[in-house]
Parts: sequence; C-alpha cells; structure tokens
Amino acid sequence: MTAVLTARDRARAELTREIKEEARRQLAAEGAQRLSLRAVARELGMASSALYRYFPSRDDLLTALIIDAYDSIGDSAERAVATLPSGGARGRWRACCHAVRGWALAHQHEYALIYGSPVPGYQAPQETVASATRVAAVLGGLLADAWSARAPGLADDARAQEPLRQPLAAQAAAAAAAVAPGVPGSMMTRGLIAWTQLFGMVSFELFGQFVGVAEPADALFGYAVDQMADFVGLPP
Amino acid sequence: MTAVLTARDRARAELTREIKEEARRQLAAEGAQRLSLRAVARELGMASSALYRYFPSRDDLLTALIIDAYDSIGDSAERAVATLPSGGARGRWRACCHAVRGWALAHQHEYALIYGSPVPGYQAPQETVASATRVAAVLGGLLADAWSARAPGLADDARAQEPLRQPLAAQAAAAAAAVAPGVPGSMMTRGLIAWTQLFGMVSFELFGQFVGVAEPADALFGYAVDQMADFVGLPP
DNA sequence: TGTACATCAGTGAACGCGCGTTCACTGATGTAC
DNA sequence: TGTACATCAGTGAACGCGCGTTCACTGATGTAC
Repeated sequence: MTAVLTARDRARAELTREIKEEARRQLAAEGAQRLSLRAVARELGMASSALYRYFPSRDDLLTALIIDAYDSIGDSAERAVATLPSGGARGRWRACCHAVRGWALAHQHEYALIYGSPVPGYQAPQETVASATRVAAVLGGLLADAWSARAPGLADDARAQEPLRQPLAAQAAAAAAAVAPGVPGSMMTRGLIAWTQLFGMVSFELFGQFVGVAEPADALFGYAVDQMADFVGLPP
Repeated sequence: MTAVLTARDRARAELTREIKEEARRQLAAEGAQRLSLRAVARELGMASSALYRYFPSRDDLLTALIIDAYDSIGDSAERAVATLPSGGARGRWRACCHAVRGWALAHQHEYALIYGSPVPGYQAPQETVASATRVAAVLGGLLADAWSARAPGLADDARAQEPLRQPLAAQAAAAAAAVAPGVPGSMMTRGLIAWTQLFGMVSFELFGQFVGVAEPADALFGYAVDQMADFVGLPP
C-alpha cells in the first residue's frame, strides 16, 4: 500500500468524474426525471450494470449531482463576492444576488433539482446540508460585515434591534450563530425574508410565473435586489 | 336535441369528474410524475383505454388538474379576503397570504405542480393563464384599495410614486392595469416583489429549504407577511 | 524479481415492471322519420 | 309510437418502449511472500 494512487485508483476517479459529467449533461438537457442510468451508460459506451461499481443506485448518483450543484452555485456566489473585497456591503450583496440568478439561468435543470419541487421518492441525505448552506452563508456574512461596520446610533440600529417573539427569536439567533455571527435577531429575520425573496424571484422567472408579466426580468430583478438591500439595512 | 342533458351527457360529466378526482388523489399521494393513466383507470375499475374517451392524452389530464389547482388556491385566497370585507387592507393582506400558505400545506403536490419545477416535456397551454392569475389579482386588488383609500400627502405617497426606469416602468404599468388599477409603478413593483417573497417562502418551506432553520415556519411566515405589508405601503 | 492468489472493473443476459397509446370490437344510448 | 340507423362508451389485447437492478462470468490489475 502506497500513498501514490495506483492506476486502478486513478481510473476509478476519472470514470466517476466522467459518469457525473455525462449525467449532468443529461440533467441539463432533459431534467432530473429523465435522467437514467442506462442512458448515461449508453452514452459512455459501457454496460449499464458497470455503473453499479461507481454508484450503488440511481439515487446515489442523484445525490452526487445535488451536492455538485449546491457547490457550483455556492462557488459562484463566493467568487462574485470575493472579487469585490472593497465593494462595500451593498456592492457585494448585488454581486451575490446576480451571481445566483446568473447561475440559475445558466443551469436551469440543476437549479430545479436543488430548489424546485423535490424528486418524488427521493430523500436528500444529510451529506447535502453543508453544500446547501453556502449561498446563505455568503449572504449572512454580508449582514455580519454590515452590522459590525455600522455607524453607531443610527435609526437603522434601533430597528435592527427590535425584540422578537418566540420561537422566532430563537430561530433567528440560531441562524445568526450559523451564518451571520453578531447580527441581531430582527436584522437576521429580515435577512431570511430577503433570502426567500431572492430565490422566490429566481424560481418564478425560471418556472414560468413571469410569462407575460416581467419578461425579461432583468430590470425587476435588479430593482428587487436593491430594495432588499435596503430592507435588510445595508448602507446605501 | 334538447336543452336538458341526456343520460349520456350526465354520465359523461360525472365520469369526467370522477377521473379528475381519482387523478388528484394519486397526485396528492405520489406527485405529478407518478401520476399514470393506467393507475387511474385501474382504481376506477375500467380499462385504461377508456380514459381516452375523456382525455385525449395524459398531458390533457395534467392540464385539467393544473387548472383545477390554480382555481382551488385562487378560491381560497378570494374567500379569505371576502370574509373580511371590513378588515382593512392589512387584515385582508394577512388573510390572503395565510390562505395561500394554508392551501399549499394542505395540497403539497398540487402546489408543486403549479409552483414547482415544470414537468419535463409538458408545456402549459394558454388556457391555464386565467386561473393562474387569481391569487395575484387578489393581492393586486388590495394594493388598489389601499392606494385609492390613501391619506393624501403622506410620506409613503412620495415613495410610492418614485419614477422607474424602462422597461420596469412599462411592465409595472401593464401589471397594474391587469390586477391593480390606479396603482403607481413603484408601489406595483413592490407588490411584485412581495408576491415573489410570499411564494418563495412557501416554496422554501414545502421544498425543504427550511429544514434546521425555521421549523415550524409559522412565526417567520407571519412576521414576513407583516413586513411585506409595510414594504408595499399598506397602512398599519 | 517472480509467482500465486486476491481484488476489482466491466460484460451481457435476464428479470420483472409499468407505462402511453392504438385498434377492432360489442353493446348500449340517442335521433330522425 | 315504432323502427332503422348513427353515435358513443367501454373492452381487451397488443405494440413498443425504457427503466433499475441482479448475477454469474471473464480478464485485468494489485499484493504478499
């Protein structure tokens, strides 16, 4: 046994990647329900039974794709924010929100896989949680930055510190502890609301609710992003 | 030919209803992808080919269910508002939002059918639009009421009349003309944002994004509804 | 370094399933005269 | 009111499809001595 990968190990890693890539291609083309092990194997020129050496079942392949999708959109959001280290909280907020929408438009079926209706009969395992949290963590980080850099004594301050009732106060405190340390409950709750607004709007656009109402949705989206930045209390 | 329905006509109407009912039952139990004509026929004790006398294809049955679902949630929203004729715009706003969430929780797969990721290969025909608009029309109606009953000269007034850039101004004007006559563009745009927030939050709750974050989501939802009422400019 | 054995990847056939849709048919219901 | 014909509902068999998964197998790669 050696620390260097054997040829077998390398081949295995390589093929695992290829299987996921082909599966992702089919997912993008046809959607999750149409994704079939047999079609993936066919496209890869191997027997369908061979895939079982790599993924014990179709659900496990789906899980891998789900994790990859969460990581991919999380990456986008993180990179968008990282390229603007000095952009101010609002600039980074905008960048993050637009990165989310951009990723969603470019990966519609992957977006549907993770933010759309759950695949029937499929139960997402615990392993997806860490990846699923990344976008929320970026937004939460911005709230935390803005809060810790606040000008003390502003009117916003008071509003951000309105007391909340239980169980909302406890939920907000737990969420803040997880993604936005130091942020008070009321501001955190507003952050949660803005979070649902962001994905609600992207989903409406992708899933066809904007047909005849807001097409293209670029302007509405940009406006909403700024309104929500105000709403959560980011400085102008 | 007579105005009275023949026995044949009555039987046909009856069976059409029964088919939709059974289909809805399976939809609720298993989700849209698992809905099959054969299973419906089996449950009804008839040959699967017999269903083709009533629906030319599976997609047509789906369309009928989609329209029924939109009408059902639209009914809920309309009735919730109608029972509070003197409740004030905010009370009716709350009632409408809670009716939407309540319906969604009680009809999860039907909700997913109309507000979740589109069924692959299925294209919603034009006939669904009228039913799909009903909830938005209720919310828009509340905006229109609040706007026409406003106390002139308030600060809110000015904010509601901020000018918008194109194409947002045109989209907002068209939306207002459709569901909220008289409402200025900026207020209408806020209404659209609140609309996406409402369904975004319901979808997050139903589709599992709140796991470990906001469970139960009642308190957060109630809070968000009030925040959005403020946001669109409803009086307290 | 060479050999004997164990591990693993990949094959191809098969199982068992359920689906949407078509079609020629039988028998009942409705219609025109 | 009675009869001849047309319309329609429902049947049952069949077509053709694709799927996930299992299993006994072959041959290549890795490991221990």
